[in-house]
Amino acid sequence: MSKKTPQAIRGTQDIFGPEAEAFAFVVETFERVRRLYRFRRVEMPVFEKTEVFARSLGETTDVVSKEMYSFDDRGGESLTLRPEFTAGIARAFLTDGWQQYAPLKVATHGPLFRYERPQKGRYRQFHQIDAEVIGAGEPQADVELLAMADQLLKELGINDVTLHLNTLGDAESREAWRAALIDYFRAVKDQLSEESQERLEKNPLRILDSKDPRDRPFLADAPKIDAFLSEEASAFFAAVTSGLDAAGVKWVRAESLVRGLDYYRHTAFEFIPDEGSPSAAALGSQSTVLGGGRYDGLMESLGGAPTPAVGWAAGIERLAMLVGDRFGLLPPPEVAVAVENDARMSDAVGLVSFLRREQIEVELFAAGSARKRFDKAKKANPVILISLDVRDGKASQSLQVLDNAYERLGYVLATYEQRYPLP
RNA sequence: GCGAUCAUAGCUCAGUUGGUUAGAGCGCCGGUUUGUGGUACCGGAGGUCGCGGGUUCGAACCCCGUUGAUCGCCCCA
Repeated sequence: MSKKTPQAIRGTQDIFGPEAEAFAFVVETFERVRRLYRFRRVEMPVFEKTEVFARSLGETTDVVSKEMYSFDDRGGESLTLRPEFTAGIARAFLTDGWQQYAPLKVATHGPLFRYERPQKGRYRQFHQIDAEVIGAGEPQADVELLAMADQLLKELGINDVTLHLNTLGDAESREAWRAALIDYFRAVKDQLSEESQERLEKNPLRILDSKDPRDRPFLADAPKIDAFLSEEASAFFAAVTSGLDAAGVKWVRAESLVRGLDYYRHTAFEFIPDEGSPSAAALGSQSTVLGGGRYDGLMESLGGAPTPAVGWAAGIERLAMLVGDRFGLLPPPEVAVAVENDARMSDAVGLVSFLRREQIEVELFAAGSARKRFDKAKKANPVILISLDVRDGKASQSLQVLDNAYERLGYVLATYEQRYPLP
């Protein structure tokens, strides 16, 4: 490679081959499943005014200042490449009059951008599928959304992940719990890790999922959200869990599963690979496959009326890794046509065009050494292999059925021969 | 933002304590052979050893920097 060739941007990926096929499989399956649940498709801008994300994220300065791709456009306005779908969809809900469709179920997918250190399953331009229910405050919305996520994962063939579920309660519950956690950890502050001492000020809920051994002795006895839940919040969570049971969605309670941002209320969840499972091994430390929650407080931060909403997103790259080679290969062609003599090129082009119009997947082998085209065609492992050649001065062809299970092809080919008899 | 490991042909990798024209397998291209066929054999193209400096008579190998990848930490909307 010449040093004049520009390199790809750090953290971006050129997806090709099995990974690209697995990626497409994830997106196609998502499209199919979201129709089953009657989610409407939306397409969103890749960039927004910076305030769309900054205001929705609130005071989490690290995320806003260090991890967003922001720039000033020619008019001097600060714009940001979307780091998430939710804020943009919420903005559209308010500015485009989508309130009239509430409760609105929408689904989308596409690229997102975060300025982070790349790791396995973590890129600066990455891709997510996303589903949101806006304007629905009842627990049934959470249940339907989670059932869709569960079915999606199953239909992708991912069976070794489990729904980890928690509730953060309503605003009052959440605040009371947060205050109790701060009191509890402040009393033992000196014995906590440096990171957790800092988290105590910035993001105390996060201490609960600390991996540092110095913090772990204090985690078990930390105040639990359940003790602070209002009656309504308890009833809401109970309705979600019983709904999941009725829908046949397996779940486990994860009391330390939290969300850092203030706008989250009630349900919070992540689908996480089971310990020791193939999926866990495939993902490394980036373990969450799909995550989301209820964000009843978001619309107000964007200047809208209080609007309940719940949603989730999942990284397509990570799902594609779990799908792996099971669905990650472009299947062999139904028909391979080898042109062993260039005099037969027109016949071959006519044949493959006909077959493709009949919705048959065909690969044409007509380049390179004429004598090796047959070998290449055979290596493609088609159901049917056709070769066109010239023998003793006359056109000749052969047809091999390598997998005679496929009767439709025989029918289509017979039709072709009837219509355009080969010499 | 922090730490560790790594970077040699299109791919997977060798390359001995620093020592002449840097190798293999696969793939690719061409040819011979095989009387209808994923064969075997022969040949070929393709690398200033990520990039830039330094040490040395001499660097793929040692040192510094840089870029990127990988694995953790932090963060995770």
